[in-house]
Amino acid sequence: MTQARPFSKYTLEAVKLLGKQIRLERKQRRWSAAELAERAGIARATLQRIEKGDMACKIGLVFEVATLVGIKLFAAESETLRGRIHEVDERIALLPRHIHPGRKPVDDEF
Amino acid sequence: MTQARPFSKYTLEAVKLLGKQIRLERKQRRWSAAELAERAGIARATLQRIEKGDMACKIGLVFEVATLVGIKLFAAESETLRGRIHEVDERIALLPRHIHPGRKPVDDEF
DNA sequence: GCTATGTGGACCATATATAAGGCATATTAG
DNA sequence: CTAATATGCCTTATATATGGTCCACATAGC
Repeated sequence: MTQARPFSKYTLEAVKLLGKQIRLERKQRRWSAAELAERAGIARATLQRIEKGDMACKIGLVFEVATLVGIKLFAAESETLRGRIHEVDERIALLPRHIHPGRKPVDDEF
Repeated sequence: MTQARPFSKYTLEAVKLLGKQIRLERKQRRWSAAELAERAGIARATLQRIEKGDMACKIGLVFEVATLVGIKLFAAESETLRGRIHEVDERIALLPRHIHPGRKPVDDEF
């Protein structure tokens, strides 16, 4: 039976949008589903689920297919994301390694 | 044995970057891994793999966690992605429903 | 019209992600 | 220093995604 995990609306829409974008880009390149699936090294059935926005698809497969049809994740970035990765790493390094249930009044609300 | 599926460098970096961004945002909010995992309804071990950039994690879980820590997928969009989805749907509708191995010289480069 | 192929969906077998729990170590707060 | 908790990593059982194969139907091109 399907456990029906709850997803936020935004998450659902994000996955669905990515799937639709993939489908659009594929058709614009005049690639059949079988064609793209082969290039990605996945089954056609899997590609169908990806384009449909299936929440249970592996992120690696989805991103790989997206990359194959020319979709730049992270808003039209450069060819490499190394810079961004390093940048985030440095910011993480500035924060405490362990988070304790501090009395800190949680300065969440920015 | 691990089949070692080949991923493009960009895809690998994209997943890794997303994971690191999640970790950064979590720490900035002073949430422990257990805390965020509970909010997301997943196991702590799973969150660790997500933050590590594991290609095999389900995209729904990754996006949900990202949303929980305030990361806007698709480049700081509005609260809803419905507009974008509809937009893509309309563009798909303009293309042929079936792609045949046409002689069309692939007018890809728009 | 006809024919090739694309598409969507079903099914099954197998690989594997996930949850749950435990353990050792690191690290923060006191 | 000590106590308390976070983190990283491991193991096991279970749920489930994936690949592979069918099929019926749709559709583009002739």
